[in-house]
Amino acid sequence: MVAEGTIRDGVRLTPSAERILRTAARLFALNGYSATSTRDIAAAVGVQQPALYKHFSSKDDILSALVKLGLGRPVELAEAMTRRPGRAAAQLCRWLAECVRHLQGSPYVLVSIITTPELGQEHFASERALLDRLDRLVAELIGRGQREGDLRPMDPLSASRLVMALFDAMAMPEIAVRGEELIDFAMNGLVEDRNALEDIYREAAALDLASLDTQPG
Amino acid sequence: MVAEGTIRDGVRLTPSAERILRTAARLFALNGYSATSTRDIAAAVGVQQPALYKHFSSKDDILSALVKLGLGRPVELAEAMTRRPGRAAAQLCRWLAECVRHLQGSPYVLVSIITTPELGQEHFASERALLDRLDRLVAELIGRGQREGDLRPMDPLSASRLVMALFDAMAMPEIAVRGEELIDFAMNGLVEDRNALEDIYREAAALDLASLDTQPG
DNA sequence: GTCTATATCGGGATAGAC
DNA sequence: GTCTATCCCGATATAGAC
Repeated sequence: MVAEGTIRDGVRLTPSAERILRTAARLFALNGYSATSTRDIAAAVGVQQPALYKHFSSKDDILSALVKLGLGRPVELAEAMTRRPGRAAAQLCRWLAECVRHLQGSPYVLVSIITTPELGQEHFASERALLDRLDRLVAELIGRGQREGDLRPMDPLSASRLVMALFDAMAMPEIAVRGEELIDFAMNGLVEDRNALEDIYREAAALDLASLDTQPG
Repeated sequence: MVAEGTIRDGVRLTPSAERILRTAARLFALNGYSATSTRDIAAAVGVQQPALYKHFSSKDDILSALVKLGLGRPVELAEAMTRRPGRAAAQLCRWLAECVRHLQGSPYVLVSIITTPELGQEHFASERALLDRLDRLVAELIGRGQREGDLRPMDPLSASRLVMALFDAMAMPEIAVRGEELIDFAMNGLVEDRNALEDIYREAAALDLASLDTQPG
């Protein structure tokens, strides 16, 4: 019974590490990664700057952990959706809804991690790979939705990029966009026949995610 | 006949300043503002770092100029559209098309300026104000389009944010999204009756922008 | 595992010669 | 208006006491 540490998106975290990540995520989203100093993070957490290094080996390590935590569940969900038989448009819709929920509920802001340009540097290759994987999974869902006749024909990868870009609107300053509006906007932008939307939403809501919620891996 | 300097978006620039801005924009978009050093910029331009300070008073000044140049024309266009009588949906559509053109043709990347988090700092208040103005103008167009029955009901400011967020997809690494796809996605996401889209596109294309191209102000 | 103190480095900006 | 040399500061990271 080692009571320390929760498991979140498959990563074990001590409560202190969790507080640091939560704080760092907020600051990164607000001011950008490079513009946020480790002193800023420490001050917001309420400790001295060197204390961070007992939990993370470097500043980059904090961002790395943040990306894994922010993208872990969305990738996992997208993978489950692509593997599953069924209507791709509904699966995409449900994936969107789950991402929005994840975004709103999680302290680890997926948003403005997607567009953190510092991730382009060489040593973040594995983090970028995760993002690319998500991109491809979503593109795959969209492509299948097109072949099934539910979604408009367009380059699936472009469509995936456009959908992902929308998440940023939820991070913008002041009042953010509501999740429902984001989903509606995205689905209306993608769907071939708008009259089918009601069915797609219904099917999406009916999808069973129970097997995922047991947190495998 | 003082032949030096071109006028661009209402800002006079020497050729050297123009090269610096072009280079800085690329680097900022690629690596982020804070992560790009003035030495990086100078090296890419092919001069020594202090040479930059003959053209700009600070690094922040470079970003500031970039924002003004990147947003100047989009704001100008949006203002012209909101002032003009006529179908708002078509005006929005034309504005989108012009922004995409501006984005593709201009070295001053509007993209990833919109989401540069460093602009949140206090001393960039006037630059942020420009962004807010654009946001409100687009929201105004969308609101009018809704009242005219062309666009789906939803919070106009949220809609504006979602549309603006799409521009980021054009900046993402590797192959970017084509402008046409972006416009289609946005308009499909906004429009009430998709059958009206053809008309809206036609009207948008027919809009006369001649009075603007004389570069007033 | 947190603290204080500090090493080390890189970035923004200025001085002054040419 | 570009160069070299340099100042100064802030940022990451480490050392070592408690």
